[in-house]
Amino acid sequence: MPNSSLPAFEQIKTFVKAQITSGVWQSGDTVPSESALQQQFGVSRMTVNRAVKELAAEGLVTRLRGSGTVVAQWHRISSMLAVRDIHEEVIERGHAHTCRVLRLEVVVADAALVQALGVPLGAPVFHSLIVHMEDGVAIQLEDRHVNPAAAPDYLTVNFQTTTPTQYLFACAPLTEARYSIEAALPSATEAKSLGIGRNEPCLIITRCTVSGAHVASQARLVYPGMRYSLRGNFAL
Amino acid sequence: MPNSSLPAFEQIKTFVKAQITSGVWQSGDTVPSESALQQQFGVSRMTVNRAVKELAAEGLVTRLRGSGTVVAQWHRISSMLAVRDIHEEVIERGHAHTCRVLRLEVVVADAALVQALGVPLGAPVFHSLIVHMEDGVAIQLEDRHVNPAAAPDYLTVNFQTTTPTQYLFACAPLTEARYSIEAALPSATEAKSLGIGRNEPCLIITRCTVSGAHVASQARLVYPGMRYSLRGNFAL
DNA sequence: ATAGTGTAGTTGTCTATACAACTTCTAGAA
DNA sequence: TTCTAGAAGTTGTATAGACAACTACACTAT
Repeated sequence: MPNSSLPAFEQIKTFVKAQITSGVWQSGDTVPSESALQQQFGVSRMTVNRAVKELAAEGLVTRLRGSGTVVAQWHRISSMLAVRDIHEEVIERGHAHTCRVLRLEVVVADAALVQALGVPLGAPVFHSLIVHMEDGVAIQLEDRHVNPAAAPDYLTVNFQTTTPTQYLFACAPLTEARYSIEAALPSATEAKSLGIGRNEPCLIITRCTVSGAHVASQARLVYPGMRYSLRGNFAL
Repeated sequence: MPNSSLPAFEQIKTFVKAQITSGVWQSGDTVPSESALQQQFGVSRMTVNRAVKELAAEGLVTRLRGSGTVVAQWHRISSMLAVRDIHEEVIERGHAHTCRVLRLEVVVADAALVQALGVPLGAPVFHSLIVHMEDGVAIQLEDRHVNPAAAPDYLTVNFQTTTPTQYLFACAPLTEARYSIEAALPSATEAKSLGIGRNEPCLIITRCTVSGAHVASQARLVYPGMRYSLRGNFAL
């Protein structure tokens, strides 16, 4: 018989979390079985199962069929990191987003693009180079190569009103993505496009998105280190 | 009547995902109600509910009680980013992890530490400065301040055998963490400690961990940009 | 001692039902 | 026309029970 206003499964989750965060149950300790918790809380087993299953999905505990549930060993801090569309991000901060399209063209696939996009050597590939600004200050240089098979009309899009990310999401639904985040110096032309010094470190995100059968696009996003950082937090 | 070996709820999830990734259902489109899917697949509503609830937890759809389920608008690529203990990370790559303890001392809290750790001005704070190496190459400089209330015996730990992260996890269970990732140049002493040039950009992760009532520690992790990058991938 | 067998315990999945909370739309009243 | 009440539809939560799949352990037969 639950008393409070919270759902029963939430109360069970809260209880287990409290045992873990208070140190009563440590990494590797076994968590009471579902039937034990069922009796302790006076609820049905499905309710306990939901609570513990969600804790397992959150990574707090590890479950093994036939064996039991243990507190996860947990020498990592993990958090959902969202690499979002720059336009939404700027708007959400209440600032003005503008951009300048430096290039919008067809290029011929070289070895690197063959590798990245899976197109034949010498095949046409769309290329866009756009500077994104927050209240007039350059904040991201977006250097993108697009597979024509995934977005045939890419060159006709007006990127003053639609970001490449938005357009690609609409015409080539995402199925998979890989990214890497690193620190490096910008190239001479990149520094010039962003209006920063050649020696100013940048956060560089390279991202490769897959849509169904083909790699849809590869993007190199260059953020001036002084003007941008990724933040996140993790609770419970 | 399920035919394949996959659980029924997984089959329903796969079906919905396929409709989304193939573009049949686009952002904002309504997903069939639970009772509709229930009839379509010939399963109970609880099974459909589990499938769609998990899709909502993964961020593919948005649910609103009383209204219905719609395909999420989804101009972001999100992925679990785990900032892990450097020791585990190096070991997992099959390399040797060694470290050099440059400092292990008590310092007096200045204004910045008061802000970060919530201790009084002038209070004692533990400080450690450790270089971590992968196969003998410096890969991370760990500059950490620890709240004595959270880990009173911090100074007596042998950090050749236990990393600060491991120790703190054991003695001060984590309840919350905040981090930021940025690109910047190292300070002169940091560059020297890592054996890199003063102009080599670094990935800098600053992390603040909370344990119960107090902030347990604040860490500044400096990674040479040429030797380290964060990677992740995202599927479905 | 060793290998095999069986049993108890644990988690994974599924059902059929029930009620609660909420949204949306429609029909009726003012 | 405008407001209100209600009905229908949708998701959220919870139950009691059932079987399947797997593990760990004790016991037995070799």
